[in-house]
Amino acid sequence: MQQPLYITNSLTRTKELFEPVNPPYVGLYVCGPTVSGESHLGHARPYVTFDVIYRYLQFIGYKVRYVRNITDAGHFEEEGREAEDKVNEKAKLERLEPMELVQKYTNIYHDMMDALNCLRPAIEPTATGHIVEQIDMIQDIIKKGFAYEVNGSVYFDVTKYAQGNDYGKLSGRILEDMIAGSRDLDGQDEKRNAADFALWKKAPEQHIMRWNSPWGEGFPGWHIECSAMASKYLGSPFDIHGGGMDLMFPHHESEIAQTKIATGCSPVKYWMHNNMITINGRKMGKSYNNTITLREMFYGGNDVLERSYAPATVRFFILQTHYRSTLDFSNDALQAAEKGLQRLLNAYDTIAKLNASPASSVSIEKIESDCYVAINDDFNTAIVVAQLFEAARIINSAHAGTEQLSAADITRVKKLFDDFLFQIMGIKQVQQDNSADLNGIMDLVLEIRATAKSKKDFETADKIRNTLTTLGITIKDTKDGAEWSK
RNA sequence: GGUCGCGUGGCCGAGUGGUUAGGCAGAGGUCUGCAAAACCUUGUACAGCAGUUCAAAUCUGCUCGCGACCUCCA
Repeated sequence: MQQPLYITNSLTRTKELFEPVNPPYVGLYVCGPTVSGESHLGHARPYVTFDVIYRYLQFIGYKVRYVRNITDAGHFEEEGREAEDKVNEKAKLERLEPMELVQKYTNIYHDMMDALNCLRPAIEPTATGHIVEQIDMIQDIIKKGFAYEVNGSVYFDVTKYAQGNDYGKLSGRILEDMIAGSRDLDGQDEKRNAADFALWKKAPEQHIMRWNSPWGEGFPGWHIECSAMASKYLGSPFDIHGGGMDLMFPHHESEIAQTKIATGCSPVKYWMHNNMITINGRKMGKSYNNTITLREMFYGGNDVLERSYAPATVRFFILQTHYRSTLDFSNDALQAAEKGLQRLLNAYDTIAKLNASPASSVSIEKIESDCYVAINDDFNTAIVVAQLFEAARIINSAHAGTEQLSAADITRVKKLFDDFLFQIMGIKQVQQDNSADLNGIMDLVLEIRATAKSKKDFETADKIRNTLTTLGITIKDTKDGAEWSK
Protein backbone atom coordinates (compact mmCIF):
# COMPACT_ATOMS: atom_id res chain seq x y z
CA MET A 1 0.00 0.00 0.00
CA GLN A 2 2.80 2.41 0.75
CA GLN A 3 3.96 2.51 -2.82
CA PRO A 4 5.47 5.67 -4.19
CA LEU A 5 3.00 8.24 -5.47
CA TYR A 6 3.61 9.85 -8.83
CA ILE A 7 2.14 13.17 -9.86
CA THR A 8 2.20 14.87 -13.25
CA ASN A 9 3.82 18.22 -12.61
CA SER A 10 2.61 20.84 -15.07
CA LEU A 11 5.81 22.76 -14.52
CA THR A 12 8.00 19.98 -15.92
CA ARG A 13 5.32 18.16 -17.92
CA THR A 14 6.50 14.87 -16.48
CA LYS A 15 5.36 12.44 -13.83
CA GLU A 16 7.41 12.99 -10.71
CA LEU A 17 7.75 11.07 -7.48
CA PHE A 18 5.82 12.90 -4.80
CA GLU A 19 8.08 13.94 -1.96
CA PRO A 20 6.64 16.56 0.37
CA VAL A 21 8.74 19.54 1.34
CA ASN A 22 8.24 18.80 5.04
CA PRO A 23 6.82 15.31 5.53
CA PRO A 24 4.47 14.23 6.95
CA TYR A 25 2.92 17.63 6.29
CA VAL A 26 1.52 18.52 2.89
CA GLY A 27 0.40 21.97 1.79
CA LEU A 28 -2.33 21.92 -0.85
CA TYR A 29 -3.66 25.10 -2.42
CA VAL A 30 -6.47 25.10 -4.95
CA CYS A 31 -7.80 28.16 -6.74
CA GLY A 32 -11.38 28.66 -5.59
CA PRO A 33 -14.26 30.28 -7.42
CA THR A 34 -14.98 33.90 -8.15
CA VAL A 35 -18.28 34.37 -6.36
CA SER A 36 -19.72 37.00 -8.64
CA GLY A 37 -22.04 34.39 -10.10
CA GLU A 38 -23.63 31.06 -9.37
CA SER A 39 -21.53 27.88 -9.26
CA HIS A 40 -21.73 26.01 -12.53
CA LEU A 41 -20.77 22.63 -13.84
CA GLY A 42 -17.27 23.82 -14.64
CA HIS A 43 -16.63 24.23 -10.93
CA ALA A 44 -17.39 20.60 -10.23
CA ARG A 45 -14.35 19.31 -12.07
CA PRO A 46 -11.46 20.88 -10.12
CA TYR A 47 -13.11 20.62 -6.72
CA VAL A 48 -14.01 16.95 -7.14
CA THR A 49 -10.59 16.23 -8.59
CA PHE A 50 -8.69 17.90 -5.77
CA ASP A 51 -11.08 16.54 -3.20
CA VAL A 52 -9.96 13.05 -4.18
CA ILE A 53 -6.35 14.14 -4.03
CA TYR A 54 -6.93 15.65 -0.59
CA ARG A 55 -8.69 12.50 0.57
CA TYR A 56 -6.02 10.18 -0.77
CA LEU A 57 -3.10 12.12 0.68
CA GLN A 58 -4.79 11.90 4.06
CA PHE A 59 -5.64 8.26 3.48
CA ILE A 60 -1.98 7.34 3.07
CA GLY A 61 -1.11 9.18 6.23
CA TYR A 62 -0.10 12.70 5.30
CA LYS A 63 -1.20 15.62 7.44
CA VAL A 64 -2.64 17.89 4.81
CA ARG A 65 -3.50 21.56 5.11
CA TYR A 66 -5.94 22.20 2.30
CA VAL A 67 -6.39 25.87 1.43
CA ARG A 68 -8.99 26.90 -1.12
CA ASN A 69 -9.73 30.57 -1.53
CA ILE A 70 -12.88 32.52 -2.29
CA THR A 71 -12.33 35.30 -4.79
CA ASP A 72 -14.71 38.02 -3.70
CA ALA A 73 -12.85 41.16 -4.69
CA GLY A 74 -11.24 42.77 -7.65
CA HIS A 75 -11.53 40.96 -10.94
CA PHE A 76 -14.41 43.20 -11.92
CA GLU A 77 -12.31 45.49 -14.02
CA GLU A 78 -12.92 43.83 -17.36
CA GLU A 79 -16.60 43.31 -16.80
CA GLY A 80 -16.58 46.74 -15.17
CA ARG A 81 -19.66 48.40 -16.43
CA GLU A 82 -21.84 45.36 -16.75
CA ALA A 83 -21.00 44.12 -13.27
CA GLU A 84 -21.68 47.53 -11.80
CA ASP A 85 -25.02 47.86 -13.49
CA LYS A 86 -26.04 44.45 -12.39
CA VAL A 87 -25.06 45.06 -8.82
CA ASN A 88 -26.78 48.41 -8.69
CA GLU A 89 -29.95 47.11 -10.22
CA LYS A 90 -30.15 44.15 -7.90
CA ALA A 91 -29.31 46.33 -4.94
CA LYS A 92 -32.29 48.48 -5.75
CA LEU A 93 -34.67 45.65 -6.44
CA GLU A 94 -33.63 43.38 -3.66
CA ARG A 95 -31.93 45.81 -1.30
CA LEU A 96 -28.75 43.81 -1.55
CA GLU A 97 -25.34 45.03 -0.55
CA PRO A 98 -22.54 43.98 -2.91
CA MET A 99 -21.10 41.81 -0.17
CA GLU A 100 -24.52 40.29 0.27
CA LEU A 101 -24.44 39.10 -3.31
CA VAL A 102 -21.01 37.67 -2.74
CA GLN A 103 -22.28 35.92 0.36
CA LYS A 104 -25.27 34.54 -1.48
CA TYR A 105 -23.15 32.98 -4.20
CA THR A 106 -20.67 31.73 -1.64
CA ASN A 107 -23.50 29.99 0.20
CA ILE A 108 -24.75 28.35 -2.97
CA TYR A 109 -21.23 27.26 -3.78
CA HIS A 110 -20.87 25.68 -0.35
CA ASP A 111 -24.20 23.90 -0.71
CA MET A 112 -23.19 22.51 -4.08
CA MET A 113 -19.82 21.36 -2.78
CA ASP A 114 -21.58 19.61 0.09
CA ALA A 115 -23.95 17.96 -2.36
CA LEU A 116 -20.95 16.71 -4.32
CA ASN A 117 -19.55 15.41 -1.04
CA CYS A 118 -16.39 17.50 -1.33
CA LEU A 119 -14.67 17.82 2.02
CA ARG A 120 -14.38 21.37 3.24
CA PRO A 121 -10.90 22.80 3.11
CA ALA A 122 -8.94 23.45 6.28
CA ILE A 123 -8.75 27.14 5.46
CA GLU A 124 -10.99 29.00 3.05
CA PRO A 125 -9.55 32.50 2.90
CA THR A 126 -11.29 35.35 1.12
CA ALA A 127 -9.55 37.97 -0.95
CA THR A 128 -11.35 40.79 0.85
CA GLY A 129 -10.15 39.42 4.16
CA HIS A 130 -6.53 39.63 3.04
CA ILE A 131 -6.23 43.10 1.55
CA VAL A 132 -3.52 43.99 4.06
CA GLU A 133 -1.44 40.95 3.18
CA GLN A 134 -1.77 41.75 -0.50
CA ILE A 135 -0.72 45.36 -0.02
CA ASP A 136 2.25 44.20 2.05
CA MET A 137 3.34 41.85 -0.70
CA ILE A 138 2.97 44.51 -3.38
CA GLN A 139 5.04 46.96 -1.34
CA ASP A 140 7.70 44.33 -0.93
CA ILE A 141 7.79 43.74 -4.69
CA ILE A 142 8.04 47.47 -5.36
CA LYS A 143 10.87 47.74 -2.84
CA LYS A 144 12.73 44.99 -4.62
CA GLY A 145 12.36 46.87 -7.87
CA PHE A 146 10.06 44.56 -9.77
CA ALA A 147 6.95 46.68 -9.73
CA TYR A 148 6.16 50.31 -10.47
CA GLU A 149 3.30 52.68 -9.73
CA VAL A 150 1.48 54.68 -12.37
CA ASN A 151 -1.54 56.89 -11.64
CA GLY A 152 -2.57 54.94 -8.55
CA SER A 153 -2.11 51.53 -10.15
CA VAL A 154 0.82 49.17 -9.62
CA TYR A 155 2.19 46.88 -12.31
CA PHE A 156 4.58 43.97 -12.16
CA ASP A 157 7.61 44.44 -14.38
CA VAL A 158 7.58 41.21 -16.36
CA THR A 159 10.41 42.19 -18.65
CA LYS A 160 12.77 42.81 -15.78
CA TYR A 161 11.67 39.63 -14.07
CA ALA A 162 12.23 37.62 -17.24
CA GLN A 163 15.86 38.68 -17.39
CA GLY A 164 16.79 36.46 -14.49
CA ASN A 165 13.84 34.03 -14.41
CA ASP A 166 12.13 31.90 -16.98
CA TYR A 167 8.79 33.63 -17.20
CA GLY A 168 6.47 31.45 -19.25
CA LYS A 169 7.89 28.11 -18.14
CA LEU A 170 4.64 26.85 -16.68
CA SER A 171 2.43 27.77 -19.60
CA GLY A 172 5.05 27.19 -22.29
CA ARG A 173 5.09 30.76 -23.46
CA ILE A 174 7.82 32.92 -24.88
CA LEU A 175 7.80 36.50 -23.71
CA GLU A 176 8.63 38.03 -27.07
CA ASP A 177 5.75 36.21 -28.75
CA MET A 178 3.35 37.39 -26.10
CA ILE A 179 4.36 41.00 -26.44
CA ALA A 180 4.01 40.78 -30.20
CA GLY A 181 0.58 39.19 -30.01
CA SER A 182 -0.94 41.20 -27.20
CA ARG A 183 -4.00 43.34 -27.68
CA ASP A 184 -4.87 46.83 -26.67
CA LEU A 185 -6.59 46.69 -23.34
CA ASP A 186 -7.57 49.19 -20.76
CA GLY A 187 -4.55 50.44 -18.89
CA GLN A 188 -2.16 49.29 -21.57
CA ASP A 189 -0.79 52.81 -21.98
CA GLU A 190 0.17 52.88 -18.31
CA LYS A 191 2.26 49.76 -18.59
CA ARG A 192 5.90 49.96 -19.49
CA ASN A 193 5.42 46.76 -21.40
CA ALA A 194 2.37 44.96 -22.74
CA ALA A 195 3.24 41.78 -20.84
CA ASP A 196 3.20 43.52 -17.46
CA PHE A 197 0.26 42.75 -15.24
CA ALA A 198 -1.53 44.68 -12.51
CA LEU A 199 -0.81 44.11 -8.84
CA TRP A 200 -3.12 46.92 -7.77
CA LYS A 201 -5.68 48.84 -9.77
CA LYS A 202 -6.91 52.33 -9.09
CA ALA A 203 -10.69 52.15 -8.58
CA PRO A 204 -12.77 54.04 -11.13
CA GLU A 205 -15.45 56.37 -9.75
CA GLN A 206 -18.31 53.89 -10.03
CA HIS A 207 -16.39 50.93 -8.66
CA ILE A 208 -18.07 49.77 -5.47
CA MET A 209 -15.39 47.55 -4.02
CA ARG A 210 -12.46 49.75 -3.04
CA TRP A 211 -9.86 49.92 -0.34
CA ASN A 212 -7.34 52.45 0.86
CA SER A 213 -3.77 51.75 -0.10
CA PRO A 214 -0.45 53.56 -0.28
CA TRP A 215 -1.40 54.35 -3.89
CA GLY A 216 -4.89 55.67 -3.23
CA GLU A 217 -8.27 53.94 -3.35
CA GLY A 218 -8.31 50.82 -5.41
CA PHE A 219 -8.56 47.06 -5.46
CA PRO A 220 -6.06 44.21 -5.75
CA GLY A 221 -4.90 42.89 -9.09
CA TRP A 222 -5.89 39.69 -10.75
CA HIS A 223 -3.36 37.31 -9.27
CA ILE A 224 -1.94 38.71 -6.07
CA GLU A 225 -4.52 37.24 -3.71
CA CYS A 226 -3.47 33.64 -4.30
CA SER A 227 0.19 34.50 -3.84
CA ALA A 228 -0.46 36.38 -0.62
CA MET A 229 -2.78 33.81 0.92
CA ALA A 230 -0.86 30.73 -0.20
CA SER A 231 2.41 32.00 1.19
CA LYS A 232 0.71 33.16 4.38
CA TYR A 233 -0.89 29.83 5.17
CA LEU A 234 1.39 27.32 3.46
CA GLY A 235 4.74 29.05 3.34
CA SER A 236 7.04 29.06 0.38
CA PRO A 237 7.72 26.76 -1.22
CA PHE A 238 4.76 24.53 -0.53
CA ASP A 239 3.79 21.20 -2.04
CA ILE A 240 0.84 21.22 -4.41
CA HIS A 241 -0.99 24.02 -6.18
CA GLY A 242 -3.99 23.02 -8.22
CA GLY A 243 -6.56 24.54 -10.49
CA GLY A 244 -8.07 24.39 -13.94
CA MET A 245 -5.82 24.36 -16.99
CA ASP A 246 -7.27 27.65 -18.10
CA LEU A 247 -5.61 29.27 -15.10
CA MET A 248 -2.08 28.33 -16.13
CA PHE A 249 -1.77 31.55 -18.02
CA PRO A 250 -1.75 34.25 -16.96
CA HIS A 251 -2.91 33.50 -13.42
CA HIS A 252 -0.46 30.85 -12.24
CA GLU A 253 2.41 32.15 -14.31
CA SER A 254 1.98 35.50 -12.60
CA GLU A 255 1.69 33.88 -9.20
CA ILE A 256 5.05 32.24 -9.68
CA ALA A 257 6.66 35.54 -10.68
CA GLN A 258 5.16 37.56 -7.81
CA THR A 259 5.93 35.05 -5.13
CA LYS A 260 9.41 34.37 -6.42
CA ILE A 261 10.28 38.03 -6.07
CA ALA A 262 8.54 38.39 -2.72
CA THR A 263 9.81 35.23 -1.04
CA GLY A 264 12.90 34.49 -3.05
CA CYS A 265 11.85 31.06 -4.18
CA SER A 266 9.55 29.45 -6.69
CA PRO A 267 6.39 28.97 -4.66
CA VAL A 268 5.20 25.52 -5.65
CA LYS A 269 6.86 22.13 -5.96
CA TYR A 270 4.08 20.37 -7.86
CA TRP A 271 1.67 22.25 -10.11
CA MET A 272 -1.43 20.22 -10.97
CA HIS A 273 -4.04 21.19 -13.52
CA ASN A 274 -7.31 19.53 -14.31
CA ASN A 275 -8.63 19.66 -17.85
CA MET A 276 -11.86 21.33 -18.88
CA ILE A 277 -15.33 19.96 -19.33
CA THR A 278 -17.35 20.27 -22.49
CA ILE A 279 -21.05 19.83 -23.12
CA ASN A 280 -22.01 17.89 -26.21
CA GLY A 281 -18.49 18.49 -27.46
CA ARG A 282 -18.36 22.23 -26.87
CA LYS A 283 -16.72 24.20 -24.14
CA MET A 284 -19.27 25.43 -21.66
CA GLY A 285 -19.55 29.18 -21.81
CA LYS A 286 -21.91 32.07 -22.03
CA SER A 287 -21.14 32.64 -25.68
CA TYR A 288 -22.22 29.09 -26.50
CA ASN A 289 -25.36 29.54 -24.45
CA ASN A 290 -24.81 26.17 -22.80
CA THR A 291 -23.93 27.11 -19.23
CA ILE A 292 -25.41 24.79 -16.65
CA THR A 293 -25.36 25.74 -13.00
CA LEU A 294 -24.87 23.01 -10.47
CA ARG A 295 -28.32 23.64 -9.05
CA GLU A 296 -29.83 23.06 -12.48
CA MET A 297 -27.68 19.99 -12.89
CA PHE A 298 -28.87 18.45 -9.63
CA TYR A 299 -32.41 19.73 -9.36
CA GLY A 300 -33.46 20.40 -12.93
CA GLY A 301 -34.25 23.47 -14.96
CA ASN A 302 -31.53 23.53 -17.58
CA ASP A 303 -32.32 23.52 -21.29
CA VAL A 304 -29.15 21.82 -22.38
CA LEU A 305 -29.49 18.36 -20.86
CA GLU A 306 -32.80 16.57 -20.96
CA ARG A 307 -33.02 15.98 -17.21
CA SER A 308 -31.24 16.45 -13.91
CA TYR A 309 -28.63 14.12 -12.45
CA ALA A 310 -27.82 13.32 -8.85
CA PRO A 311 -24.66 14.86 -7.39
CA ALA A 312 -23.21 11.39 -6.85
CA THR A 313 -23.73 10.61 -10.54
CA VAL A 314 -21.93 13.79 -11.55
CA ARG A 315 -19.11 13.03 -9.16
CA PHE A 316 -18.77 9.45 -10.35
CA PHE A 317 -18.90 10.58 -13.96
CA ILE A 318 -16.04 12.99 -13.35
CA LEU A 319 -13.96 10.28 -11.69
CA GLN A 320 -14.49 7.84 -14.56
CA THR A 321 -12.09 10.01 -16.54
CA HIS A 322 -8.52 10.92 -15.75
CA TYR A 323 -8.38 14.49 -14.48
CA ARG A 324 -6.00 15.64 -17.20
CA SER A 325 -8.34 14.65 -20.04
CA THR A 326 -11.21 16.73 -21.28
CA LEU A 327 -14.57 15.39 -20.19
CA ASP A 328 -17.68 15.67 -22.28
CA PHE A 329 -21.09 15.90 -20.62
CA SER A 330 -23.98 14.47 -22.56
CA ASN A 331 -27.19 12.70 -21.67
CA ASP A 332 -25.97 9.36 -22.94
CA ALA A 333 -22.71 9.58 -21.03
CA LEU A 334 -24.37 10.68 -17.79
CA GLN A 335 -27.01 7.99 -17.98
CA ALA A 336 -24.32 5.38 -18.56
CA ALA A 337 -22.48 6.66 -15.49
CA GLU A 338 -25.67 6.63 -13.47
CA LYS A 339 -26.32 2.99 -14.27
CA GLY A 340 -22.71 2.07 -13.73
CA LEU A 341 -22.62 3.64 -10.29
CA GLN A 342 -25.84 1.89 -9.39
CA ARG A 343 -24.24 -1.38 -10.41
CA LEU A 344 -21.34 -0.75 -8.03
CA LEU A 345 -23.64 0.24 -5.18
CA ASN A 346 -25.83 -2.81 -5.75
CA ALA A 347 -22.77 -5.02 -5.68
CA TYR A 348 -21.68 -3.43 -2.42
CA ASP A 349 -25.05 -4.24 -0.87
CA THR A 350 -24.73 -7.79 -2.14
CA ILE A 351 -21.53 -8.32 -0.13
CA ALA A 352 -23.60 -8.63 3.04
CA LYS A 353 -25.61 -11.45 1.46
CA LEU A 354 -22.63 -13.57 0.46
CA ASN A 355 -21.97 -16.98 1.93
CA ALA A 356 -18.33 -17.67 2.58
CA SER A 357 -16.61 -20.52 0.79
CA PRO A 358 -13.62 -22.43 2.18
CA ALA A 359 -11.39 -20.89 -0.46
CA SER A 360 -11.60 -18.14 -3.06
CA SER A 361 -11.63 -18.82 -6.77
CA VAL A 362 -10.28 -15.35 -7.59
CA SER A 363 -7.75 -12.98 -6.08
CA ILE A 364 -9.19 -9.91 -4.36
CA GLU A 365 -5.66 -9.02 -3.35
CA LYS A 366 -4.74 -8.56 -7.01
CA ILE A 367 -7.61 -6.14 -7.59
CA GLU A 368 -6.71 -4.26 -4.44
CA SER A 369 -3.10 -3.94 -5.47
CA ASP A 370 -4.15 -2.82 -8.97
CA CYS A 371 -6.25 -0.09 -7.37
CA TYR A 372 -3.25 1.19 -5.46
CA VAL A 373 -1.08 1.09 -8.55
CA ALA A 374 -3.69 3.13 -10.42
CA ILE A 375 -4.29 5.77 -7.76
CA ASN A 376 -0.55 6.13 -7.19
CA ASP A 377 -0.08 6.70 -10.90
CA ASP A 378 -1.14 10.35 -10.98
CA PHE A 379 -4.51 9.62 -9.37
CA ASN A 380 -5.85 7.47 -12.19
CA THR A 381 -9.38 7.09 -10.87
CA ALA A 382 -10.58 5.82 -14.25
CA ILE A 383 -8.63 2.62 -13.72
CA VAL A 384 -9.67 2.38 -10.08
CA VAL A 385 -13.28 2.48 -11.26
CA ALA A 386 -12.61 -0.25 -13.80
CA GLN A 387 -11.09 -2.39 -11.03
CA LEU A 388 -14.12 -1.82 -8.85
CA PHE A 389 -16.33 -3.02 -11.68
CA GLU A 390 -14.25 -6.17 -11.80
CA ALA A 391 -14.74 -6.56 -8.05
CA ALA A 392 -18.47 -6.04 -8.56
CA ARG A 393 -18.51 -8.79 -11.16
CA ILE A 394 -16.81 -11.12 -8.68
CA ILE A 395 -19.25 -10.23 -5.90
CA ASN A 396 -22.22 -10.84 -8.15
CA SER A 397 -20.70 -14.07 -9.43
CA ALA A 398 -20.12 -15.23 -5.87
CA HIS A 399 -23.73 -14.43 -5.16
CA ALA A 400 -24.80 -16.36 -8.26
CA GLY A 401 -22.51 -19.24 -7.37
CA THR A 402 -20.14 -19.04 -10.33
CA GLU A 403 -17.23 -17.81 -8.19
CA GLN A 404 -16.25 -18.48 -4.59
CA LEU A 405 -15.02 -16.07 -1.93
CA SER A 406 -13.52 -16.99 1.42
CA ALA A 407 -14.66 -15.20 4.56
CA ALA A 408 -11.39 -13.27 4.58
CA ASP A 409 -11.87 -12.17 0.97
CA ILE A 410 -15.46 -11.13 1.62
CA THR A 411 -14.12 -8.83 4.33
CA ARG A 412 -11.37 -7.73 2.01
CA VAL A 413 -13.62 -6.85 -0.89
CA LYS A 414 -15.88 -4.88 1.43
CA LYS A 415 -12.86 -2.94 2.64
CA LEU A 416 -11.87 -2.34 -0.97
CA PHE A 417 -15.19 -0.60 -1.60
CA ASP A 418 -15.11 1.21 1.74
CA ASP A 419 -11.63 2.52 1.05
CA PHE A 420 -11.72 3.34 -2.63
CA LEU A 421 -15.31 4.03 -3.58
CA PHE A 422 -16.45 5.74 -0.40
CA GLN A 423 -13.43 7.10 1.41
CA ILE A 424 -11.01 8.00 -1.39
CA MET A 425 -13.32 8.70 -4.30
CA GLY A 426 -15.86 10.17 -1.93
CA ILE A 427 -19.02 8.58 -3.26
CA LYS A 428 -21.54 9.16 -0.54
CA GLN A 429 -22.71 5.97 1.00
CA VAL A 430 -26.46 5.70 0.95
CA GLN A 431 -27.83 5.34 4.42
CA GLN A 432 -29.83 2.17 4.56
CA ASP A 433 -32.92 2.16 6.70
CA ASN A 434 -32.24 -1.11 8.40
CA SER A 435 -34.18 -0.46 11.53
CA ALA A 436 -35.45 -3.49 13.39
CA ASP A 437 -39.01 -2.34 12.80
CA LEU A 438 -38.67 -2.19 9.06
CA ASN A 439 -36.82 -5.47 8.91
CA GLY A 440 -39.56 -7.15 10.88
CA ILE A 441 -42.28 -5.66 8.70
CA MET A 442 -40.51 -6.65 5.51
CA ASP A 443 -39.96 -10.18 6.76
CA LEU A 444 -43.66 -10.46 7.36
CA VAL A 445 -44.64 -8.94 4.01
CA LEU A 446 -42.27 -11.15 2.07
CA GLU A 447 -43.50 -14.18 3.96
CA ILE A 448 -47.10 -13.37 2.99
CA ARG A 449 -46.01 -12.85 -0.59
CA ALA A 450 -44.12 -16.15 -0.61
CA THR A 451 -47.23 -17.91 0.64
CA ALA A 452 -49.30 -16.25 -2.07
CA LYS A 453 -46.78 -17.30 -4.69
CA SER A 454 -46.77 -20.87 -3.48
CA LYS A 455 -50.55 -20.88 -3.98
CA LYS A 456 -50.06 -19.42 -7.49
CA ASP A 457 -51.85 -16.30 -6.29
CA PHE A 458 -49.72 -14.07 -8.49
CA GLU A 459 -52.21 -11.25 -8.34
CA THR A 460 -51.52 -10.76 -4.62
CA ALA A 461 -47.80 -11.33 -5.06
CA ASP A 462 -47.56 -8.73 -7.81
CA LYS A 463 -49.68 -6.26 -5.90
CA ILE A 464 -47.30 -6.47 -2.96
CA ARG A 465 -44.29 -6.05 -5.21
CA ASN A 466 -45.78 -3.19 -7.23
CA THR A 467 -46.96 -1.31 -4.17
CA LEU A 468 -43.59 -1.64 -2.51
CA THR A 469 -41.95 -0.41 -5.72
CA THR A 470 -43.98 2.79 -5.56
CA LEU A 471 -42.77 3.17 -1.97
CA GLY A 472 -39.18 2.89 -3.14
CA ILE A 473 -38.60 -0.66 -2.05
CA THR A 474 -37.37 -3.06 -4.69
CA ILE A 475 -38.16 -6.76 -4.53
CA LYS A 476 -36.02 -9.29 -6.31
CA ASP A 477 -36.93 -12.97 -6.44
CA THR A 478 -33.88 -15.16 -6.26
CA LYS A 479 -33.54 -18.89 -6.08
CA ASP A 480 -33.03 -18.52 -2.31
CA GLY A 481 -36.21 -16.51 -1.85
CA ALA A 482 -37.05 -12.85 -2.21
CA GLU A 483 -34.68 -10.01 -1.38
CA TRP A 484 -35.56 -6.42 -0.77
CA SER A 485 -33.65 -3.19 -0.89
CA LYS A 486 -34.51 0.42 -0.39
C1' G B 1 -1.43 34.23 -36.32
C1' G B 2 1.52 32.06 -31.83
C1' U B 3 1.74 28.04 -28.05
C1' C B 4 -0.09 23.42 -26.36
C1' G B 5 -3.13 19.22 -26.59
C1' C B 6 -6.43 15.68 -28.74
C1' G B 7 -8.57 12.23 -32.71
C1' U B 8 -9.76 4.66 -29.72
C1' G B 9 -15.57 -0.15 -31.58
C1' G B 10 -23.11 2.65 -31.57
C1' C B 11 -21.94 6.25 -27.05
C1' C B 12 -18.51 7.55 -22.97
C1' G B 13 -13.63 6.56 -21.82
C1' A B 14 -8.47 3.85 -20.02
C1' G B 15 -4.01 2.40 -22.15
C1' U B 16 1.22 4.14 -24.74
C1' G B 17 6.15 -0.81 -28.45
C1' G B 18 4.33 -7.49 -28.14
C1' U B 19 -0.56 -9.55 -23.31
C1' U B 20 -8.90 -8.76 -22.21
C1' A B 21 -9.12 -2.02 -20.09
C1' G B 22 -13.85 -0.76 -18.03
C1' G B 23 -18.94 1.22 -18.22
C1' C B 24 -23.49 2.09 -21.11
C1' A B 25 -26.15 0.45 -25.37
C1' G B 26 -26.95 -3.96 -28.85
C1' A B 27 -27.23 -9.56 -29.86
C1' G B 28 -27.70 -14.71 -28.07
C1' G B 29 -28.21 -17.87 -23.78
C1' U B 30 -29.08 -19.29 -18.28
C1' C B 31 -32.33 -18.37 -14.17
C1' U B 32 -37.71 -17.17 -13.76
C1' G B 33 -45.21 -17.56 -12.97
C1' C B 34 -44.06 -12.66 -14.67
C1' A B 35 -40.72 -8.67 -13.63
C1' A B 36 -36.16 -6.93 -12.09
C1' A B 37 -31.36 -8.03 -11.02
C1' A B 38 -27.49 -11.20 -11.85
C1' C B 39 -24.42 -14.71 -14.50
C1' C B 40 -22.30 -16.82 -19.29
C1' U B 41 -21.22 -15.87 -24.53
C1' U B 42 -20.73 -12.08 -28.22
C1' G B 43 -17.54 -6.35 -31.00
C1' U B 44 -13.22 -6.10 -38.55
C1' A B 45 -11.69 -0.20 -32.25
C1' C B 46 -7.46 2.61 -32.42
C1' A B 47 -8.46 9.74 -38.17
C1' G B 48 -5.52 9.08 -43.00
C1' C B 49 -0.82 8.26 -45.50
C1' A B 50 4.30 7.06 -45.27
C1' G B 51 8.42 5.48 -42.26
C1' U B 52 11.40 3.13 -37.95
C1' U B 53 11.12 -1.97 -35.80
C1' C B 54 11.20 -8.99 -35.53
C1' A B 55 6.71 -6.38 -33.60
C1' A B 56 3.00 0.18 -33.47
C1' A B 57 -3.26 2.13 -31.40
C1' U B 58 1.47 3.07 -28.75
C1' C B 59 7.78 5.92 -31.77
C1' U B 60 8.94 9.52 -36.25
C1' G B 61 7.24 12.61 -40.37
C1' C B 62 3.40 14.59 -43.24
C1' U B 63 -1.99 15.36 -44.18
C1' C B 64 -6.95 16.05 -42.48
C1' G B 65 -10.28 17.14 -38.43
C1' C B 66 -11.30 18.96 -33.39
C1' G B 67 -10.27 21.64 -29.03
C1' A B 68 -7.78 24.71 -25.26
C1' C B 69 -4.87 28.96 -24.01
C1' C B 70 -3.03 33.71 -25.84
C1' U B 71 -8.63 38.45 -22.61
C1' C B 72 -12.27 37.43 -16.79
C1' C B 73 -12.82 32.14 -16.77
C1' A B 74 -12.69 25.82 -13.22
